Amino acid sequence: MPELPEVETIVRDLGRLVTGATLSDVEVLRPDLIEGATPAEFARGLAGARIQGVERRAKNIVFDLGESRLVVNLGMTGRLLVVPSTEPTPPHAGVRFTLGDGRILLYHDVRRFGRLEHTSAEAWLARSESLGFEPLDHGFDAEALRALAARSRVAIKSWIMDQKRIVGVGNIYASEALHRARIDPTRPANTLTAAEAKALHAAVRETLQEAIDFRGTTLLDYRDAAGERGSFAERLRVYGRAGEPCPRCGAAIASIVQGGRSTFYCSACQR
DNA sequence: AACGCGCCCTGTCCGC
DNA sequence: TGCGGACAGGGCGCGT
Repeated sequence: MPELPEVETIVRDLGRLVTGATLSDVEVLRPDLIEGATPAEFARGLAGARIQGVERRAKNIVFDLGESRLVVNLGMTGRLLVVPSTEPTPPHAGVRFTLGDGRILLYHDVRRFGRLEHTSAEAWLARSESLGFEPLDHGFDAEALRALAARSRVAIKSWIMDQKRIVGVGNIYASEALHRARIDPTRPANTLTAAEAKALHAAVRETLQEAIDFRGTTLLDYRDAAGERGSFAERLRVYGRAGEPCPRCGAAIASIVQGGRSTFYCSACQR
């Protein structure tokens, strides 16, 4: 569910809400959510840790605990919510962190595709360095995108979603960015011209930044740390709009399936 | 090695 | 109204 803008929104919320807080108690309600340790080890290892900051890397939420990191990936339906201690634990609660002041940091996940992992700072750094480019960083430029794309025959839409090269773009923003860049999503990545790579680079960054400004896209499940919806959904130009007129040229928006995921695009003005 | 597919899981919606 | 099937923001592991 959450792509870069949604994760970034949650990370900024959490940075404000829980930096400086202590994890005084950790309760694992859904053991299959915990990666790399037993639930008991996970809970014991985190108890007493102090949150020094909250960061995002790719679609991961990373709690800086000093010597170690708590890394949370929300999968499709994961939420991280800060709630009062009086709030009843909802169905689908996965992990309950009690903070030093009594508030609860709740990991909630209907489908349980998400994962939580407690790992050392060094191990996390090594993992982080093995991930692809952060699309909003200065180190990611149009030439980097062009050079990477030139090495793959995969359809550009599936290619842009592959987290090994560029992180953070998922199924919604892949369709949106390709529409902005006027590129047909079925084009093999290695057929993009330098001008198209430049247009796609700009489109990815603009799309993600605007979505952050509107606190992400809520279609169904996504919520920020306060449980509120993002408001970017109404600004989507093609995603979920099959049959509606293209906002640029008026032709009907098409829906196709690529790699098992829905793609939305305008076959008239995306070439 | 790169690529495509199935699978993890629950809820919702649509057609019959 | 009920039921089966398709589909949903992600990511991993498998076989080719």
